[in-house]
Amino acid sequence: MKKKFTNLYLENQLCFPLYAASRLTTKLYAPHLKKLDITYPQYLVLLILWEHQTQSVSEIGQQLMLESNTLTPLLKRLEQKEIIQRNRSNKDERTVIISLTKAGENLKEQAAVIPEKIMGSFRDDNISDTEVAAFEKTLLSLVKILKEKSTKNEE
Amino acid sequence: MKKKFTNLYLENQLCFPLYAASRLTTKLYAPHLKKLDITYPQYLVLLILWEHQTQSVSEIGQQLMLESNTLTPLLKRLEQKEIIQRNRSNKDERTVIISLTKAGENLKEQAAVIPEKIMGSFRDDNISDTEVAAFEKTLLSLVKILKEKSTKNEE
DNA sequence: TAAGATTAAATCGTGTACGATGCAAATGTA
DNA sequence: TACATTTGCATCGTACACGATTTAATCTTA
Repeated sequence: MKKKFTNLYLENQLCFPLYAASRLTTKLYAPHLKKLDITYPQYLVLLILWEHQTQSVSEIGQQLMLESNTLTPLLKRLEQKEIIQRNRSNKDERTVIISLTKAGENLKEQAAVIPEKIMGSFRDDNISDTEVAAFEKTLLSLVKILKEKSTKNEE
Repeated sequence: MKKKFTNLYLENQLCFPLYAASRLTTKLYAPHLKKLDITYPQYLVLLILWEHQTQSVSEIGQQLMLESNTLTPLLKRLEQKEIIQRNRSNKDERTVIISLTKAGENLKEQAAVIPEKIMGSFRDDNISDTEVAAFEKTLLSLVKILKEKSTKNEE
């Protein structure tokens, strides 16, 4: 006899392991980020700026899938720490251009060791780089699917 | 010549796809949960209660990896909606026992269709159930690893 | 070119997360 | 049995997320 509500178990849904894995990963990064005095979402913003130097709020938003309601306060906090600058564009006064300060640039050197430290911690637990890479690959294809789904729903 | 900062790209880290996938999944569930007037973390708590009827705050916390600082306010909101009850244990006055109200029990019937709806939406996008199950499996093993890592760090 | 639509950020309100701390009940131990 | 320690929950402060709305600048188009 088939149980009626088996689907309603925590483990039997996609949502919970993602939720848990995301939070656990954030905690894995936290001690490293604390040394730079930044949070995890702030780190993600900086990853973009270290790669592109200058980006508008909405360009950052597209990459992180966040909107100004989340980004504006976050960016203001980074500005207060003097890690970034916020300037209105001359061409289009609506656009706010985010750029790194000298201090923000310098953080890149310190941050460069973080990915290696994370990978190293997996190696300590006998998880191979190959295995981690496989996780990454799986996750990226899942994100791709979910992203397509969500843009589809907006239409 | 090897680039020095390649590791610092958004896509080259485990963290971002997890963060993104988790948020996108929450959004996938949101319209269904809105009909029940509950949030995603509230839904996770209810999954536990539908399975176990009665649980202490800390028992719920163990399963969701959350502590009272997050759960207490969340549970109070569920109490206000008259979906759950909060009662001090007789045996141990420190413990707060969470139980479902009649309304909370009844929500289970409405929630039962959600997992099926989610799976169906993947099928609509030509993602097979097998594929989704594979994601789930990968994620569960990742969570297992991350969980072990985090408990290890606490010692 | 003036009125209406669109766009980019900002603002507001609600609900998590989470480190740190507080507090009372329960437990361990000399 | 006193008293220190531990445990279970609550509280506080900070920082996201995100739906909804607002504001100002830009674009469209009649």
